[in-house]
Amino acid sequence: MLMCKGNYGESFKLLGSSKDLPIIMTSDVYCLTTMMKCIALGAVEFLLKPLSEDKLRNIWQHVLHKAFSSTPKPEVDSAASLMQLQLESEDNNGVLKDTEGLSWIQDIVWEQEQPDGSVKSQLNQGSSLQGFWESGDQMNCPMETDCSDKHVQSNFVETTSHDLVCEDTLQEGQPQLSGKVMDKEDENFAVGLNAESNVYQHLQNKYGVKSSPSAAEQSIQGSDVNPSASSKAKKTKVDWSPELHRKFIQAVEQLGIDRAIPSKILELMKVEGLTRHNVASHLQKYRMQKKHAVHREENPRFSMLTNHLKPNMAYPSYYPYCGISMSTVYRTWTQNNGQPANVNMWGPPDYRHWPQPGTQPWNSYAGMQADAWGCPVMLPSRAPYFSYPQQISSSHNVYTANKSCYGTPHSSFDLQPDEELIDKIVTEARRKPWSPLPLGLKPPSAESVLKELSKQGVSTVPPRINGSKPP
DNA sequence: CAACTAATAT
DNA sequence: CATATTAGTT
Repeated sequence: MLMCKGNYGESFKLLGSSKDLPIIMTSDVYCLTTMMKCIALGAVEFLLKPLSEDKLRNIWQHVLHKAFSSTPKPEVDSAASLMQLQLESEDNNGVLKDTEGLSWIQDIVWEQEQPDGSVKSQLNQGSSLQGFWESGDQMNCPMETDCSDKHVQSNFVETTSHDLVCEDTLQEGQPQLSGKVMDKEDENFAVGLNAESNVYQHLQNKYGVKSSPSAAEQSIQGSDVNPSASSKAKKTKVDWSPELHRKFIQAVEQLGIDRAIPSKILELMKVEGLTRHNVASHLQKYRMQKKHAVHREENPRFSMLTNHLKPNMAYPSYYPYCGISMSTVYRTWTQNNGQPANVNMWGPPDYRHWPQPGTQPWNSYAGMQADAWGCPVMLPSRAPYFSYPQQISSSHNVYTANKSCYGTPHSSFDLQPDEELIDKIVTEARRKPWSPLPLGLKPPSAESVLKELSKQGVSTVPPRINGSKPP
């Protein structure tokens, strides 16, 4: 997740440009119009500060839900079409009145029209680090492919109505949002994916001679693919790409943690050019990390802020974040006086892509696995498509309850939540990723808006354009 | 000799 | 910094 302080304009751009991400907006000031904009543009939540435990929990739920959902939010589309519609009607001389109910649409359109190519998320960044091992470890996850294709899984945008200064966070974003994933080509090619530079250079240098450059090394980096390398395999290190690591993990798991020894692993990996030493080295690191991870697990105190700050190769990540890292969120939280949330709304979680019971490979690893991985072992017994009121803060339902709520949050942090609490909440969310999201507010449906429009004399509805960009 | 660990080198 | 290499041990 990404938290961003910025003006609404920028935030909206972000919203509009990152439809794959669940975005949560927060504000310390309630403003229906703004809220509606956010929603229309795809925010999954709009939270008023300060943050409360429940809101925090809610946020994490969104993260997890998003992690398991790969379909774009339909709401966004509908919002987009509304914008479209609005555009057209504006041409006809702004038929719409600037009423609370609809004015926001215009704003949305306006925002949308801004060329915003510049708005990119930088989330990817962290992912390369944090998400690295995690995604690699996902090999057992049925959704792996899906996920790896989505580096960014969630977004958290904070807006402060005070200063409308957009801080760099979003802007200097690094490129590619959903960025290039590794082409999953030939497996052998995996090793050399990242490079023609550092793929597999042999130690030849040192030992002077390496009798046959052996197809080995070359194939690692795809001799066929990379001629330059094939020539004089001069690669030095194995690039443990996620793909390669995946194979590694796969082998390890296949063998069993105790049987996983370099030679066997090497065997199972079936990666030409890879040496036992390479594997051993990697294994060593793997074990170390795992060990540490276990320790952290035992000492929850450290688990949170540290556990996710580093790539964790040993500890299978719980979810296919593949990019977004929890640490990102944490940093966000910790560096901003955790200002949290209040109103939340909407968003039927999409469980369609959730692993089905019995279909996940990791099911075969029994409870321990399932638990360790944090993957749901069963689906919610109740229809997931229904929204449930948030357990604690039913009063937060601003939209439906008409301002009955953004008053005083019940339990809110004056300061930032402490690690333990965060830890607890995240753990909870991890353990029960299938729990329904607290819902309440829903964006106006296309129907309702159309209805409203027709009331005002707008009857023609432009055909929906799949997408959101106005011509 | 394979495997492991820790330390150190690149 | 991630890997590789080396050294010492089992």
